[in-house]
Amino acid sequence: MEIKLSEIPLFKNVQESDIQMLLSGIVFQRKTYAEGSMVVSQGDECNRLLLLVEGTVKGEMISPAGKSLKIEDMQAPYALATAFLFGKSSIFPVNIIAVTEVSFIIIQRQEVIRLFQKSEQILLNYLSIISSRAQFLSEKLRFHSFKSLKAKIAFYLIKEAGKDNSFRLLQSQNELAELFGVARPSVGRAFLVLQEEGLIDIRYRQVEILDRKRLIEYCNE
Amino acid sequence: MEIKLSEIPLFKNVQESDIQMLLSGIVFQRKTYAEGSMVVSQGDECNRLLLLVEGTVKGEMISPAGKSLKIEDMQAPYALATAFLFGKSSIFPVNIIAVTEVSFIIIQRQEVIRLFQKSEQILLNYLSIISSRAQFLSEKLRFHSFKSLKAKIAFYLIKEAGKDNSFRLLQSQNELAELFGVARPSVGRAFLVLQEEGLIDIRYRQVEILDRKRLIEYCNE
DNA sequence: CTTGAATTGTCACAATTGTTACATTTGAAG
DNA sequence: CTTCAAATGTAACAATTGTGACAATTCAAG
Repeated sequence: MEIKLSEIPLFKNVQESDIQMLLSGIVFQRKTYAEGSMVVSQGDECNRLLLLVEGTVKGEMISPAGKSLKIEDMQAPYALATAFLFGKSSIFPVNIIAVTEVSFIIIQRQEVIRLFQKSEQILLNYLSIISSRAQFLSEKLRFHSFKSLKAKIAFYLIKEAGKDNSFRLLQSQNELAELFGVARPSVGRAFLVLQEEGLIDIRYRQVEILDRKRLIEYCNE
Repeated sequence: MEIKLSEIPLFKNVQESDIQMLLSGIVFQRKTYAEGSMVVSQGDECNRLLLLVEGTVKGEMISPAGKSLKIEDMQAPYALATAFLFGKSSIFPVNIIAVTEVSFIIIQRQEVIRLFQKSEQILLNYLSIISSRAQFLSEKLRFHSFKSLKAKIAFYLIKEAGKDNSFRLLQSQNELAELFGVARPSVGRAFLVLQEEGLIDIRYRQVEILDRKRLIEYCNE
């Protein structure tokens, strides 16, 4: 079932009738791919915006020997490879493969720019999409800059706590393990160590920060 | 020494005279900060573009206890926090502190948009800056998605090798260690293991890929 | 062709994290 | 208030990575 255009983030806060009008003023293409087909090949030039309006695709890196590495799944509505349309490198780094039957709206770069000129809202939406992605990546990467798992967790706890010293964890240990890039029991163990050292008290998801100062120092270890 | 405006990435490929004309048509501000002063506080709303035109600043996370974590250094010419001007979160996540005496051109968000409307080139430059940053972050993050250091290195080697089986490393082990987020001897050790297993031959920076297929399989371990 | 700083190879031991497994507790649904 | 699946606590052992140290090699400058 194809989604409504106004549900696509790029067209957020634009009325359906306006979207139709805007689209009628530019050149674009609708295209459908069968399940399993390759939408984009690694190495292709990214000179068009791909709006996934129906279905699910996956990104894969492909190697000369034919083995593939799955990178991520994306499902409609989604704007593909937004960072490659205007970035320094305009080469798709991955293959995009249709997991289900999928359909796209495809707009050439020059026409995307025309769309920006016609609608400030669409420009702002595009800026928001790509900015939010950069924020997301940046936030994720920050955790990897800490030396030890305990440091990551100390940082996380301080960030989550805000000004309070007592709060409940919003994410499960499984989710935290994925965020930090470690195994689940390691997360629990790190919590335990911080508790043994008297920095926090944790009982299931209820956390008390006992020694905020030392917890902060832990971030640098 | 203040740099020329045309050296600022945002004004790339715009003639100096045109820049002057464009700037005269919008509201903006020049501001100078003394060494050590705080340019932006963590938690401030990011509703303006900060173009660093002279000097160096650092980003720091500050904690309630007063201890700080250095995040990164930035030197002129640099556009600060581009991802926060149009992203979902518009709160500065860090303090920005002047390392030297610094000077900025400050443009409110609404005026930045007007600048985009007046100059397609500037819009493209902004899109390029933020897109390239997302690409950079994405590329860096990819390495953290591998389970082991050997997998990261296998992936790196395949990417660097391209179609050839023989090549020279372009980066030192120190640089690689930083890229992968590990200690330097660990990099050497991982190379050694891959060599002992007969996947590669490495002698200082000269690498031969002996078994590309198994090397690729290593990426999934 | 020297020379010396930078890079790389290597080692032993410490510390951290992964793996597997299972018991316990929680919290939502009935 | 039960019940049960999901989440958490915990343990033992394996595997990986960090640390610090030093020798060997490379490479660029003279």
